[in-house]
Amino acid sequence: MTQQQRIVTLISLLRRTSQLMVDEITDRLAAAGFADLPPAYHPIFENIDRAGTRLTVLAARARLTHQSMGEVVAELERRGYVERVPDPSDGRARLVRLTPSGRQVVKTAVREIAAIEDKWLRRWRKAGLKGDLRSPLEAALLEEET
Amino acid sequence: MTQQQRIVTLISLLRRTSQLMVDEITDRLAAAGFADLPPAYHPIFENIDRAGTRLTVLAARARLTHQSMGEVVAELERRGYVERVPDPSDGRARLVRLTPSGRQVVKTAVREIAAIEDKWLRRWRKAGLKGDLRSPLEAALLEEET
DNA sequence: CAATATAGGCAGGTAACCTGCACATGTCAA
DNA sequence: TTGACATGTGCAGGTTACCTGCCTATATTG
Repeated sequence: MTQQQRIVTLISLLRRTSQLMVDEITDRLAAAGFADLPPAYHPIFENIDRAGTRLTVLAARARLTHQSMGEVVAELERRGYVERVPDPSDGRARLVRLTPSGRQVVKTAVREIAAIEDKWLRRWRKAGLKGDLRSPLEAALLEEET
Repeated sequence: MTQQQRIVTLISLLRRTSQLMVDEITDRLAAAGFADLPPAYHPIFENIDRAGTRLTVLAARARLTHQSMGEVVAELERRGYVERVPDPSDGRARLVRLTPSGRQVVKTAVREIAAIEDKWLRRWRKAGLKGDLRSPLEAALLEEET
């Protein structure tokens, strides 16, 4: 098996990095006592408002269909992290809202995510990354959506 | 629906960016006449050697189980992009090798990927990214694997 | 008050992985 | 040279994270 030189694309580097970071969130949440929170549930905690958010809004923010988001919310409801209450302003709608235990998850996640991002940013800096990474990435994504 | 400020994590920026780039490869390959190449097939073209590569080696490079890689290879074989020949140096093994049409895919993919990466690099630079991105990412991943 | 739009749910399907197991071939120590 | 174990591959079946199609209930609007 000759070790032929293969192309390592920037795309695959980005993919592997983000995959590792996501896995790390899941691991750290499990270590903090939330072992039932696979990556599929992250979009909810990222996109929900304090006062509660409609399913369709959650779905749009997470770029999922409302059916998929419905499943995810149902799972989190079974696990006790969110609850669904009627939306007083619209009889068709219901608000998905964090329970106390859901708020605890978000609190933990915010802390652990900060730690993970710090770790990677230190590594990237040590290996020569200059300046900010967040704003270029954000601006480029915005441009894509136009 | 009050537009509450939510956290946009660096992790989600990386995820969305890499997802868009992967989709773009698939689209461009489809436009080039290879409409039957979903993202799941990319790891093969990225990891295969000219002289052919064993299934287990492909699987290890792509970080998949050999069973999963076996399925992917079987699909690509049905579509005529790879063939399996006995490995002369080991009777248990077979070499997965690109067919002429598979080599055409790789040629096209290399060109299109370069174009995609250029496009994003230009955007990132315009939005303030300094210097190289590839080597910090690569070095950080290497550190993770230790 | 019809016509249409919107919120959500139910049923069923698919892609891309996984684990468990079987089997053939190879290697190596006694 | 022969077990004992390792390695390469394949088959069967399962899981996760999505999807589309279709339905009902409620709201909005001409």
